[in-house]
Amino acid sequence: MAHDNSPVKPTEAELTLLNVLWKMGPATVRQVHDVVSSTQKTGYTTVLKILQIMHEKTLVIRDESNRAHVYAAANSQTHTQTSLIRDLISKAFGGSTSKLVMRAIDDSTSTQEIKDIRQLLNSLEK
Amino acid sequence: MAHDNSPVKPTEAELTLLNVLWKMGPATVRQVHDVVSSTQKTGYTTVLKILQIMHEKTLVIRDESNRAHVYAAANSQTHTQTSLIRDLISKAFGGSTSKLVMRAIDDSTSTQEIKDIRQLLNSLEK
DNA sequence: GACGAAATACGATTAAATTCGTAACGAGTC
DNA sequence: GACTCGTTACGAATTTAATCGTATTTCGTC
Repeated sequence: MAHDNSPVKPTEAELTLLNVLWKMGPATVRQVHDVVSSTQKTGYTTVLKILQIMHEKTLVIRDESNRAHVYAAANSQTHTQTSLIRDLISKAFGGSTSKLVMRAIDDSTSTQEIKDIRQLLNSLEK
Repeated sequence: MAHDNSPVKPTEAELTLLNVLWKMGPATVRQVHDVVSSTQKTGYTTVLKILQIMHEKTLVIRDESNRAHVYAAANSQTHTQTSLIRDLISKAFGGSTSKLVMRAIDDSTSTQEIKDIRQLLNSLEK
């Protein structure tokens, strides 16, 4: 609930790699590439380059003590998600969180999702 | 709640102009420019060019019957918001709407927002 | 029908994101 | 210490977004 400023705004390709790092924890370029290449056809050096750029932007940190550098997300998934949501709210929802929530709920089609959201709200009532 | 496919994904600059069109209704380039230039320093021809590109992408429609063309958003604000949310959910929330809603609520700091969301949920309970 | 103001059309420039080929490098093996 | 394989570094090409200057067009007015 705290409100710290997030200079974080990964691009789409960067977000793809961050998702891998959040899931796997610290990983080498090869490990990251193995995961993403199972879904997309992306070259090894492409993944390498993007990770290097992310390192310059400090979106990731890296351990260079071994020959194969080990990369890790610099910010938590939660932090990044919050920053992305804020961005969307300010640009497409006139700054209104409740409008975004309403739209998300309106659109949610899965009964499981609806159940989860309801439960979420119940716990909020306390 | 319906699930129609949305090929719509305006860029940031495009979204800025769409926000103006949704608010004002159909408008000329000059009218749009007058509004956006009160906030940002954007050249007239920049607004014109972006609207022309949006027209090619059919993000806007235009009436060319007068000398000054009249532009209007091709899709509703609701439709576009839904498409943007879906995009974010799939790219940053593993496809889970409830995770996004949870994150949005967690981050909402304004008591008014919280009140609005609670009311939203109450009406959902019926 | 020429003039001028205001509009559109066009094309060039810049910046960022994405991709990947090739070079250089390092560490273990023979 | 040379070879080789896997790694990083570097740089170039491509694409998309964004910006705006200049050329062209259009229409009302005289």
